[in-house]
Amino acid sequence: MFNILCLMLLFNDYKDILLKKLKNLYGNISSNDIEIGENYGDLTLKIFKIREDPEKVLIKIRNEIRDDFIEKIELKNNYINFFIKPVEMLRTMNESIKQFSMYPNVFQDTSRVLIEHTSSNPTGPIHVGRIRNSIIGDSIFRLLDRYGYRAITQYFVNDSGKQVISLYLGHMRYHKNEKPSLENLLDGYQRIYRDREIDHSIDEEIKQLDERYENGDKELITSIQEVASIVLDSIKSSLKKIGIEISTYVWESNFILYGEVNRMLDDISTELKSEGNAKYLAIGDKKIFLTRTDGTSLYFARDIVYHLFKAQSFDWIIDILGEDHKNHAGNLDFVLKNYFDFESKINYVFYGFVSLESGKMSTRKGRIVTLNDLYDKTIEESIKIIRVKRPSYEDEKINKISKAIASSSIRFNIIKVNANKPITFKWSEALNFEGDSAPYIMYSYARACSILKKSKNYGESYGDYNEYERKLIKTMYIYPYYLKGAVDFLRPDIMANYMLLLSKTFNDFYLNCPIINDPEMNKRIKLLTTFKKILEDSSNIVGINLIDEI
RNA sequence: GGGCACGUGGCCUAGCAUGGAUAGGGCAACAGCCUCCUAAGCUGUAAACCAGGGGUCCAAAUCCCCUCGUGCCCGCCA
Repeated sequence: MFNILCLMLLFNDYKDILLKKLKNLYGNISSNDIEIGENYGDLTLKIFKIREDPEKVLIKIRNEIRDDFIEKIELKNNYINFFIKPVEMLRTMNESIKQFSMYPNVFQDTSRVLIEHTSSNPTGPIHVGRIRNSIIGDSIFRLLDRYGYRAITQYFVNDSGKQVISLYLGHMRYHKNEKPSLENLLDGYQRIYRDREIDHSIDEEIKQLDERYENGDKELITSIQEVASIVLDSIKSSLKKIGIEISTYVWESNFILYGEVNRMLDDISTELKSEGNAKYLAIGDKKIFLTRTDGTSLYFARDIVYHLFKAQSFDWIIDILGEDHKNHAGNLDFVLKNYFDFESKINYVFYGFVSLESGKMSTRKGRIVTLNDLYDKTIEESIKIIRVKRPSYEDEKINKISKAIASSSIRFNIIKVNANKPITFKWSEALNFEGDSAPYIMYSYARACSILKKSKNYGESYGDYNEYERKLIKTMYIYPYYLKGAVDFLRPDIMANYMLLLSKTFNDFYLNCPIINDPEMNKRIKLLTTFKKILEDSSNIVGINLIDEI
């Protein structure tokens, strides 16, 4: 197995440069003592730890640290504030963009990371609860990809177990003579659940099919894969609307078909305990069952095999899971590390449930909002708004914009909230395109594009910067710190919040600094092009589709 | 009962890892700003005992303990 390189972002990291110098002066200074300042200075050193008269500390630092990039150093309330020359920050960004066409630049690591997400049972359409998984997973994929990892995504297709068997049986019982379609499959599936309440032979039939399945009945497995594929295809096409395409699909049945589950059980046979014919692992006073009395395998066993399979090709494995899987994941993690040669790094990203105002989502009670519903309504709402705000736009343009808004807006509303938090889905919030929203960011971008379009004969230059320009430069410069934070904690919401900050700062600049036909035009155009680049870069990570006009 | 999360103005949310400068945004409300680069924008007003209590500390939304509320898990389901 490879060791995972600790990736670094490549740019002129003034915080790091300063930290190294300060460490030479005061040994007990650590990275935590320097903050990215907001209102007081660009970088801030807390000097509570330094047991010296603050005035003396200031003098010492002023004497020792005389780098070109530093504009001034001030003392205020036990903080030493460092001001960086805006032109230096701007140069840092632009040199990187010029050379590598991105800021910051990255290493391309050779280690491979697999992000497993969505993995919904292919027994129904994907709804707004499940898309939190997909959106978080896809954003983490984009984030790591941008950071320089070789990342791919994977969907674990659960085509074994009682749910999909019910899907298959529903078709055989109620729609046998029809070609399987999404509609008749869902109908059959729901009827199975309804009818088994009164007809207990259904349970017996499911049990028999499960045994045939586990014994590797190839014909049955193929038939079930066929019906599952139809539902899976509908999930795929829904996800595609919001820009999510999963790189690889792994079918659970393959592990049964090729005997992987049994092989794994043999490998740890000496560790297994029995209760009747059922096999389990004893961990403390917990019993983790791997097989049933009838010999069929349980999810836990198949999940072990799946993770061993992932570890064969990937150095880092990331699972996106609902919070209801916390215990399962904890047990799985323990078992993989204590009973197997499992050397890959593994992370579990959990997210809180999405509920509706009417309560918990329930497929069987019909209390769900599907992704397709949400997408259609968002399109509809955005078209309505565009017709009012942009009466001159033609249909083709309106369609293009509304699609970009729908996809971006759905993703952004989910991703901007910390994954730990439970979410209550509200139409009024989903269809609001103002404030902390994707359209707000898209709008800022369109404003920048519009100016660039109208100023064909511009040059780009450096100069002196007023407070709005300085704020914008600084906010752009600190992009790598947010990027790193988002990666270190696998938290795409950090990126989302950065983008709102960046857009807000841009709008402030836009309102206060005229560009076209202004004496300062060339200097400001440079800010504009830099802003455009960074917004594009970050938008790609959270899945916002930027367009020139909105 | 045990475990894991979450609780910040009327509503949503950032900050909590690494304690430190007036708790930052947004929605809704109210008052303003388009002969000037896209008003999906901007400015201003009002609104928060950071769930409650205790503790540690020069300093607590942040760390520790207890309590309350909500959700999730505690299956030979997935």
